[in-house]
Amino acid sequence: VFKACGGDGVVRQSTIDRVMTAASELGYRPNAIARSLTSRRTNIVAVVSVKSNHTFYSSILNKISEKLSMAGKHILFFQTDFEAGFDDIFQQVLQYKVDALLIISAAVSVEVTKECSRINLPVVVFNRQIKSPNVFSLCSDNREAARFVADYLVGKGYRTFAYIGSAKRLSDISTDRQTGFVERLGELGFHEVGFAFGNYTYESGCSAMRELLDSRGGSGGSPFAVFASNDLMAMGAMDAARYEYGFSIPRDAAVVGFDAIEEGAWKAYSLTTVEQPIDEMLDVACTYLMKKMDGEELNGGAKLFRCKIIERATA
Amino acid sequence: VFKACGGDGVVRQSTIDRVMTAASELGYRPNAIARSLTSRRTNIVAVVSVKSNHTFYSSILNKISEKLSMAGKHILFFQTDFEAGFDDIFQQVLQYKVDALLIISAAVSVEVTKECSRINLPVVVFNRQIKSPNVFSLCSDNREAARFVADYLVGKGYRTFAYIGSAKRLSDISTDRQTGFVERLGELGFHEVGFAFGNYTYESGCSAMRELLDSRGGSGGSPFAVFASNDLMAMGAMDAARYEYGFSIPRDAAVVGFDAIEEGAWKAYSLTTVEQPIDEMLDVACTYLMKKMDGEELNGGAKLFRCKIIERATA
DNA sequence: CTGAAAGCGCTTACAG
DNA sequence: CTGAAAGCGCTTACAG
Repeated sequence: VFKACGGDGVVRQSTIDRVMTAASELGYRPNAIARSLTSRRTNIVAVVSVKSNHTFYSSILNKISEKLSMAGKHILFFQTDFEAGFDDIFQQVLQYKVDALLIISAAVSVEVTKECSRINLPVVVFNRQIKSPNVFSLCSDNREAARFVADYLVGKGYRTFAYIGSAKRLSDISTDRQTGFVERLGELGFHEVGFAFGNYTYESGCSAMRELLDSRGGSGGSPFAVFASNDLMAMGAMDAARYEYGFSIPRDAAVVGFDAIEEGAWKAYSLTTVEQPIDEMLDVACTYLMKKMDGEELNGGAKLFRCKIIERATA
Repeated sequence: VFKACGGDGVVRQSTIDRVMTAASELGYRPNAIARSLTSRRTNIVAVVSVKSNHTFYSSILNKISEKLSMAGKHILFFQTDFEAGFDDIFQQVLQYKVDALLIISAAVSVEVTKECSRINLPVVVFNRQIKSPNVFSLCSDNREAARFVADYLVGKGYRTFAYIGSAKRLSDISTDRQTGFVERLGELGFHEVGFAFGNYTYESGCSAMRELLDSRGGSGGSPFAVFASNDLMAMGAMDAARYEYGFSIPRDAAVVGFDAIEEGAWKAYSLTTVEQPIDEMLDVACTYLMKKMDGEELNGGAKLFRCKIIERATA
């Protein structure tokens, strides 16, 4: 309504001011909803995150929120279960004609990706590898990172290994980490790896460690090294070992986690872990989304990021 | 467009089906944005949260998201700094003509609350006490809870006390807890309380504890009891005491936190803490919002909730 | 009961 | 350059 009146217009500045004042006194605000109807942009991006209390996710959401709001975009926030994946809420999301879609860690079906590309909706999937050409997915190179961990632990002199992952097909991420770890250990001549599985929580890390320790039958033998597919389980594993089995870490067992969440740096843990380049990944993700929303033609595909080991005191 | 055609209409079911199929094949979805323009409801509620990685907040957001989506409401998500408060983003929020406003822990000015009531926008403020009659605020009875803590610690035999709060006027919450704690200790005959302040992070809890311990001048004297205004600082305090000063807890010092976040239950901490009835508070908050959105006339005001001490192993 | 028109609050394309 | 009209995709109130 009020266009940016050029200074040399017919309307005096004082008049403009009076109108503006009146408008704001009456509480007038442009209706973004109505605007979007004609402009065909809502300036809203749907952010869909997996349901979790894990600080890993909340810090990602924080950062995304910051970046998007800098760019004048707003977030319509959805949550989904690990198992349900994204497809369930897809219909709801579509009704709001969001400008873009940012999916965190949730599974997306092929049909959905196709539909998105048909209606020309930019989609980014964060922390999960999607093969579709229609979406841009960013993920750490989990397999490579797990290989690093294998090298690291072997280099430290450990000779017995175990892996704590997530329950069957809860995510490909754990599978990739497992594959890389086992694969590299095999190359280095270690073919026996213990396994236990949880669901990414601290508690499940405790149980997994108990399983591992109980099945070893006595604490005899060389100290062994446990690689957990996230920090929360790693910390649970540490605590079970320390407080239930009297282990000293890293003397009796080494533990390495994944994610580099803040809690891992706490003095009670000093957890050696793998850090994903989250900030860089988010930068790339948001930049892609912005450009795509501005109409640039960009290809989808999957981009992998290299992780690095944060060496602290548990190995 | 497609009204719920009564079975006895003129249109045959097969025809309806054909139309529906065609519609979905063409990818038709009702445009919620356009609908809201005439229906005067967006089914969107703005959720504004204070910027923080604290699990306390992410678990609240999770629960709110669940409750609101059950009710068919969607979340437009905003973040704000502790210092900035809500007023900055208020204008943005208004543009989207949300049906309601749910503010988590952020400060809200009187002008804003007035404006909200003028435009008849339901507002709930969570975890902060607002005196305005125009908004409904829910908050734990922090002062009372802190009094409980004082009683509890004195009952356990402690005779020296300290309080770790948040830096000046970061929040009234810490002030209330401090007041209650000091007040009750005074009533019980203990007039000397040590103080240190942080900003609700683990790190700041460490520093606060160092300050406290250094100013005591040697570890001589009776074990003392520290009450921290949140769990994160409590855990930082514990770790500083244990790992830097060689304290054993609770032998040399007791620590009590606030919030009952998951991390406090970890075996490395077993933190005695104060639990707020979050679920109940969220229930009340959401119920209020729903009713208000349905046009019910409800008064605002502040409601306080009673907290309870979760007794674990640090006192 | 049905169907066409008016209107929600904006923007854009077009006529003056 | 300015101002009025048409249109975004719906819903609601109204005329037939």
